Amino acid sequence: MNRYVRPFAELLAPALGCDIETAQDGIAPPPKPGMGELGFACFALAKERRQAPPAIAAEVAAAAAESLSPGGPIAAIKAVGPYVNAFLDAPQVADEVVRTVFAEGEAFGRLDIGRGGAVPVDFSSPNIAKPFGIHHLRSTVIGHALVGLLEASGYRPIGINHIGDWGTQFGQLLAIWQDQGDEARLADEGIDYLLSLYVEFNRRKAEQPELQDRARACFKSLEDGEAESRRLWKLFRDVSLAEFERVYGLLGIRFDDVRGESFYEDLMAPVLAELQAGGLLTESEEATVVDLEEWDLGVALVRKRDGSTLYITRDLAAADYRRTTYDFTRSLYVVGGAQSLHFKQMKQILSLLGRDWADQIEHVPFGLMRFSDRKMSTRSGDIILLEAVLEQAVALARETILSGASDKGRPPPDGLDDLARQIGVGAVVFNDLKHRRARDVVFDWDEVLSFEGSTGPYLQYTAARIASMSDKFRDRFGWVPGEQPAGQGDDATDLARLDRPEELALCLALDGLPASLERAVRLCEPSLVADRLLDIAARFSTLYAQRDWKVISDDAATSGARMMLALATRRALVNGLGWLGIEVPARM
RNA sequence: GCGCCCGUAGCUCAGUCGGAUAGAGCGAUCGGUUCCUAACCGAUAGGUCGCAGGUUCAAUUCCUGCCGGGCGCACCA
Repeated sequence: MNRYVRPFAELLAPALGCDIETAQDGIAPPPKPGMGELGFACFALAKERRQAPPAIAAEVAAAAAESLSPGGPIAAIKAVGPYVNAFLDAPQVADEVVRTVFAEGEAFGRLDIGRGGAVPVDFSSPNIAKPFGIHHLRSTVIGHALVGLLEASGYRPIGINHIGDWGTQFGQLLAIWQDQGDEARLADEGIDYLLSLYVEFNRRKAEQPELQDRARACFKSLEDGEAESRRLWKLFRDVSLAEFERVYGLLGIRFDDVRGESFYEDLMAPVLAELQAGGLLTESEEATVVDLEEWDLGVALVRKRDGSTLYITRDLAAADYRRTTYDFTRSLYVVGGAQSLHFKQMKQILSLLGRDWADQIEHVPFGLMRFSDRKMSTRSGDIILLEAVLEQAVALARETILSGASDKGRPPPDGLDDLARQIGVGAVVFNDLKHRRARDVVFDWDEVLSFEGSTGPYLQYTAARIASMSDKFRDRFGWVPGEQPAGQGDDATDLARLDRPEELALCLALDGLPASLERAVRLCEPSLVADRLLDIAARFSTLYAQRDWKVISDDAATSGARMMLALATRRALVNGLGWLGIEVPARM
C-alpha cells in the first residue's frame, strides 16, 4: 500500500501479540479524512480476549503509542472506535516521498520483480486481408501496455505480433479471387478491396454452399505450395502489412517479433508426430483430434479431414518455438475471452506432451467490443476502422487546441500536428486501458472522443500545467528543482512546508505507484495503474484549485517545496503514462 | 444442455487479502477565473451493490442456487 504500513505493523505486533505479517495484513486505510492514514480492526480479537473491540483498540493503541519514537513519520497512534489508527506527519511524509521521487527520477516507480525474465507477449495479431477494426484496439492497446508494465517491473518483455496470415480465410479469399479478382484494384484500393472481397464471399456463401468447399480446397492448395496460390497469398500479405504499419505508427507501437502463422508451417509436422507417438491422436469423423474429455475440455481438432491444419496446431508449434527461442518465465497471450477454451486445450495438450512449462502460459482475456445493439462483424463489413477512430480523435484534439488558443488570443502552438496526435491518440488509448479488461465494452463515439473527466487528456493536461508552472518558477526564482547541484536548490528546500492534509494525501498517492505497478503486472491489469494515475492527478488538481495554495508566491521557501511536490506529481504521471504507452506533451 | 466472463447511482465505471457512513467521471442543478493553463475545481440531487440462502463478530467482497446479459462448446481464427 505505502511505505508506512510496515513500520505501523512493527509497532502493532508486540501490542497485539502477533507477528508482523499478521498485523500488516490487517492494515487498511480508513474511509474518511480525519481518521488517520492507516487503520487496524480489532474485531477478530474480541472473542479470545473476551473484551469489546473498542476496549481492545484503546489498549493496543496505548501500548503501541508507548513505543512510538517521537519525531518520526508516524505522529500518533490512537483508538478510533474499534480501530487502531496511525496518524502520519505530513511534513515528514512529504520530505521522504518527494525526495524519493526526485532521487529516482525516470526510475521512480520501477521494480525489479521480473529479475530479467523473458516474457513473450502475444498481442494485436490481426488477420491479414481484413482491415484493422476498432475491436482490434483492445488486444493492441492492452498488450502494448503490458509490455511497458513488464519492462518497468524488471522483466524482459518481447512484443509478438502473431499475424493471422494462414488458414481457411485465405482459401476464401483465393476462392472469390478466382471469380472476380482484380490486381489493379488491389494495388489501388489496398486492404479495403480485400475486405470487400471477404464480405462478398460471405454474402455469396449463403447462396452457394459449395463455395466454402472450394475455399477449403484453395487453402489446401496454398498449404501444398501451389505457385499461383502462394503468389497471391504473398501479395495479400504485403498489402495488409503495409497498412497495419500506419496504425501502429499512429499508436507508437513496434513489435520485437512479427511472425505470421505461416512461419510455423514446417514446425507443425514434428508436433503432430510427437502427438502421434504419444498416442494422443484419435481419428474422429475422418479428422484428427486430441481427446480432452477427461479434463472436461472436449476434443481439440488438430488436423482436418483433408489433411490441412488449424489454429491450435499452429499455436502448439508456436508455443514450442517461443520456449526454445526465448526461454520465457511467463508467456502471455492477449486474446479475447471468447478463446478461453482454445487456450485451456492448448495448455492441456502441451502438458500431456510433457512440457513442464505449460503452466507458465497465461491467457490474458478481455471482453469484446460491440455496438450497443449488435455484434461487430467483419464478415458483413459492419465494423469501424481503428484508423478512422484515431483520425477523428486527432481532428477533434486539433479543434480543441485551436479554439483554446483563440479564446486566449494566442496563435496556434508550434508543433500543432504532433500535439493533436498525442492528445487524440492518448484519449482513445487511455479510454480503453482505464477499464478492467474483463468487461465487454460498447463502442460509443462520445466516450471515445471525450477529453474531460477521467481521460487521457486530463492526465496529459495536469502534467502540462505543471511543466508550465515550472517555467514560471524558473523565471521568478532563477532555478528549478531537479536541475540543481548538490547542496543547493532541491537539497536546501524545506519540504516540511508541505503540511496540509491534501498534500499528505497526494504524497501517499505518489508513494503507492509502485504497489499499483506490482499488482498490474501480477494480474495483467493495466487499469490498476491507470486508476492510480487518475487518483494522483485528481489530488493534485484539488490542491491546485485552492485559492490559497499557490506554488509561485513571495514566500520562496514554500514556493520551492510546492514546486517540488508538483514536479514529483508530473514525474509520476509521465512515468506511469509512459508504461501504458501514452505520450505526454510538454505543453497543451 | 454444459462451461467461462459480466451484473454497483439515469449513463460509463472504481471499490485491495471480508472491516468504519459504498466512491469517481459523465449527464442534471447551483457555484467558482482582476491571481501559477477552466481539457480544471467545489457543492447538491441520485444506491434494496441482480435475487435468495449460507459461512462469519463483520459480506458489494467468500460459498451455493436462481435470474438477466455476453461469449464459447470439431474441420473458422
